[in-house]
Amino acid sequence: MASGDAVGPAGAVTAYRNSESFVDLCRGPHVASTAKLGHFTLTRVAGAYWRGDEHRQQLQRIYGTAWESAEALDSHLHRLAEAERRDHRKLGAELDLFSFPEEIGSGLAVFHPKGGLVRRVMEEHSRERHEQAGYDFVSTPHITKSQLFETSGHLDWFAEGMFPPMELDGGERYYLKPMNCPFHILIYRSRQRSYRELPMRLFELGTVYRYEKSGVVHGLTRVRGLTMDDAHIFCAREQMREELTSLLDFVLDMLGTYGLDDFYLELSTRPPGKAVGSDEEWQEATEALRSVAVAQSLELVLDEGGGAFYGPKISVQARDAIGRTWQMSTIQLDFQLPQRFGLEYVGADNGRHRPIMIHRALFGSIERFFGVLVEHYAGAFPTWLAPVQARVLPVRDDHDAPAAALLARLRSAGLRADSESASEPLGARIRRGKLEKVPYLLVLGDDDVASGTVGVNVRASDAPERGVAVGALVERIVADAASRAVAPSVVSGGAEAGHLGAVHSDHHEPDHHEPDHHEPGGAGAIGA
RNA sequence: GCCCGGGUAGCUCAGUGGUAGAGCAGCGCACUCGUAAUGCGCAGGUCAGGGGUUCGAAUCCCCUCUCGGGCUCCA
Repeated sequence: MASGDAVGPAGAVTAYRNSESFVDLCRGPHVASTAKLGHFTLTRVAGAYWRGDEHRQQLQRIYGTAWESAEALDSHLHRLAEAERRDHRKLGAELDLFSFPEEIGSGLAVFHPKGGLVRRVMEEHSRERHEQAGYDFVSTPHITKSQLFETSGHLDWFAEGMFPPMELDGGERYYLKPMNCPFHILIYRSRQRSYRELPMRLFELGTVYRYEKSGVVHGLTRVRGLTMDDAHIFCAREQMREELTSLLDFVLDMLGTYGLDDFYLELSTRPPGKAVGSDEEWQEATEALRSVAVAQSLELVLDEGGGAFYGPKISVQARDAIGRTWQMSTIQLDFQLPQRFGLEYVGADNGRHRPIMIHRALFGSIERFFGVLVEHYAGAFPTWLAPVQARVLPVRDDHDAPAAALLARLRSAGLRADSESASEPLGARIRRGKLEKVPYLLVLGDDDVASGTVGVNVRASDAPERGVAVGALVERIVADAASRAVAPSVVSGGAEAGHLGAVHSDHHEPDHHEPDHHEPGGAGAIGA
């Protein structure tokens, strides 16, 4: 921004008037005239609520972006184009991963075989990790009588996020579940519990349905039917901090497996007027979360009033390969639901005590996490997640038999492989494989049949390797998959190995300049 | 939910009142090829759905669904 021409300092709120009838406050900086903007372009128009309140009138807001030089503007536009190229909705269709059939309804995704495969690998990995971390696996139904959500308070506090009930013969109302917690609570309460059983960690890949307002559904990141990698930890108050600490480590380690390792934490506090429980309880819970978060020595941002109706939460925000942040995991501390459901355990003192609950989801929802991964990887899944890990391409039809043998060998090594016969020129098949982002394309011709080798074209490279021994190759791909490396390793020539490629983050969002009127509290990140 | 803009073949898009088009993908045939597009042919559409205006509607009007950009809300 051409700072010399700015009327007010950035960050300070200033008042300005455009005419008799219009006065506004803005965080600025401002310029005296759009003529002083220099290098700018308009990007979009959209409605915005007056003072950010959905009950007020809307204004037409015009968005644009202005930069100090043509080069800076250009590189900004380039980043926008890069984000568009990674859009998971576009890649989801191109790579045949998932779709949203209109016949089913808005915000309800179906996963196609390739997307389903990736999802299954993610889920299996998640189950494995949870099993190691001492979780017990449970399973619960998708609908329930209304009474359960009356007891939990959901119908008082969360009703607008729920699908309307269905009414059965006797007038009994059943609801689709928007959350799994009350079900897990009933499992806890199914018999008397001892302090020896705590912490009790109940895990479920639980599918829930939320009635999202029609304007907010967005690809996989905001849907109406979602599966959470959800768990509820029941523990004694004394165990709370230790449990939260190990939980946070678990979360960050898990996200790291997916190549997400740049985080900050957000602490969401009591929502005014929309919460149950006493101030003291909220204070204690919030303080517990804060101290655990601070101990992680990660950046901590305050989200005033952003908690759930039953308790405060920490959410883990991760920055992806091009520097955008996404809300991933949430950890919520809850003193309320154990009270509402009258949960107890018998302590070492033979007395009855009330456990506390931790609600937590690591992926958040599988759907959202999947969508974020598609964008993070730009569709190029690491070998361990790739729907097709290796593809065999015989040069001519008479290489079909050795190609079939190679395919069988890859599969018996536990790899997901396929082959494509020579009905098209090799170049065309290589191209298709690259577009499908298959990590290893294996070419088999005369030389290879003669010497038991294969030509290897690694996704990240444009310099193919020739004459690679089959045994070594199989081992290499197996090792790559087992390591869960973010990108397949390239042995020689071509691009560098082991990272995502040319894109890295040097940019954070708030780079819109708004020639139009707006005011603080409207758009953008207000955070501490 | 609100403001604005869209919905034409599986995908990307042309077609502004007068007989629905292209490229890619798909299918068939030929080609047998060493690392990012082989050639020829065929098939494919209630122009999102419904109503209206008109001699005549993909095209103009209304309603509904749905998608996108934002707002408000959220995993």
